[in-house]
Amino acid sequence: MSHTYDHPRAALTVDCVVFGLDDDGLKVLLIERGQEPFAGRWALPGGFVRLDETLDQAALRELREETGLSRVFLEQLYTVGDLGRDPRERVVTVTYYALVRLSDHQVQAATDASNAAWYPVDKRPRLAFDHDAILERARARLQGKVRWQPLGFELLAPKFSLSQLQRLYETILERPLDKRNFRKKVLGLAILEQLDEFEQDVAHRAARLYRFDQKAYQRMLRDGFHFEI
Amino acid sequence: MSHTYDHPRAALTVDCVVFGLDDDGLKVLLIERGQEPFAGRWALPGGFVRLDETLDQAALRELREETGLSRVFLEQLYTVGDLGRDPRERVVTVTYYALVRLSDHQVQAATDASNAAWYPVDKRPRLAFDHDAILERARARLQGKVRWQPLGFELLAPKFSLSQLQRLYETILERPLDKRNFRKKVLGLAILEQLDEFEQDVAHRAARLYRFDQKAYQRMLRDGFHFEI
DNA sequence: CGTGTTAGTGTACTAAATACACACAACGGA
DNA sequence: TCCGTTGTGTGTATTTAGTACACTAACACG
Repeated sequence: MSHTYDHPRAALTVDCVVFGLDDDGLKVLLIERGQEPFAGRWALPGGFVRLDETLDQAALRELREETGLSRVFLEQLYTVGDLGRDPRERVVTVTYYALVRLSDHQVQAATDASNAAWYPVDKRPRLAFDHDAILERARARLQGKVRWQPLGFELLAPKFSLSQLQRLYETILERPLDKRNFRKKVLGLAILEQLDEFEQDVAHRAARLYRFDQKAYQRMLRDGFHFEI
Repeated sequence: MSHTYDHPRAALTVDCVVFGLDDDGLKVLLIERGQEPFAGRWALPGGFVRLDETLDQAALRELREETGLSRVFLEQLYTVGDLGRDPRERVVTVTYYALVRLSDHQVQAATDASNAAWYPVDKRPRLAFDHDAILERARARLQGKVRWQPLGFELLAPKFSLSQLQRLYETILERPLDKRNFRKKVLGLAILEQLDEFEQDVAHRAARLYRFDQKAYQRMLRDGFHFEI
């Protein structure tokens, strides 16, 4: 079946920068390309937008198909439409970034002809197309936004210690934070629920666990306070 | 001439939210539609992206064609691809927002079959398509960003008084600012060049004029300081 | 020369950010 | 069972930034 138009049309795709976090730092989910162009090179997961789905739906679908991920935090980033960014034809891509808990999602199986893997953001291979630039933009956005919105909790297990939370912020912001000041600030926001549970199987004093309190956060927003770390 | 593809393709457009400022407050530039759908209704300037131009170029070109504006501050906002937002077919639009000095650009002549006019943002007519939502998003972005980047200067004449600058921020942020604190802060940033010129033809003490010092601002960024109002 | 209108200026108070060090708990191995 | 190692948990003093607030100066106009 073919489709005909008066004017030539660009192809429309979505590409996703998926961040995950573990003890080694910030990871990004990449797909090994099976076909030309850039066969064998790693790239961001993504694909064509269908006419019966929104852009967000397309991004979620591609993530599911290519990486098995679902139920992720997903937000639109930027739309790239430079000439020649795809050697085949004019392709405009709407980019997204996503945050997932690596603890939930084991390194997922690959799809049909391609291979999926988590790479440390700083030790990744050179990516296909202009995906390195997209990734850097996503990282900048994450750094900027994590201080104003409690995005970081998307990267942690539901129950976490304050040290884990601090390490998360230090990893994303790429700078050390003072332990006492961090705890003072984050507890002062009153958006963490203190649990009567502690870490298990650690070779030192077990840290108390906390949980992000979504309701308290919504209440805080309603009351005009603002989150900032 | 016709163009044929294996898969159906969405049409790709750009739409621009153009802000301007005068004594009555924040204005937005609208186009009266000549054709269906929404003939006679007002809409954001915009149009189809050609295959031989980038998205930014398309936005600039449409602005020039429909409103006569050029040399404006322009930044990508968001891409909207909801189903049914255009009754004719699937249309994905990359939205931009732009800031222009109303003092420079007189109310510009219209293009071929349509009419262009500045409307107060709060007293505009209901817009065609989903353009009201796009405009609100642009306004939110402007409010958020103006505090961190010296965007506001794009809306003022090159030489301005501190009172004018303060009114600008009060208009965009929709809240009053304290005069002494505002002056202390903005002068403390050391990104304004004090001129030996004063307002002309005013029925009161003439205010000293200042100029935005782009070089000092770049220096400030390099030195790791940050702008904030 | 008086009135109206906006420009321009400083200080005291409050809140937030920062810098900083040590005792305690838990485990493992000698 | 004692010691070493590792990470948890806690408070205060200082500095910096934010906020609140009121009067005189300059100029135009009638």
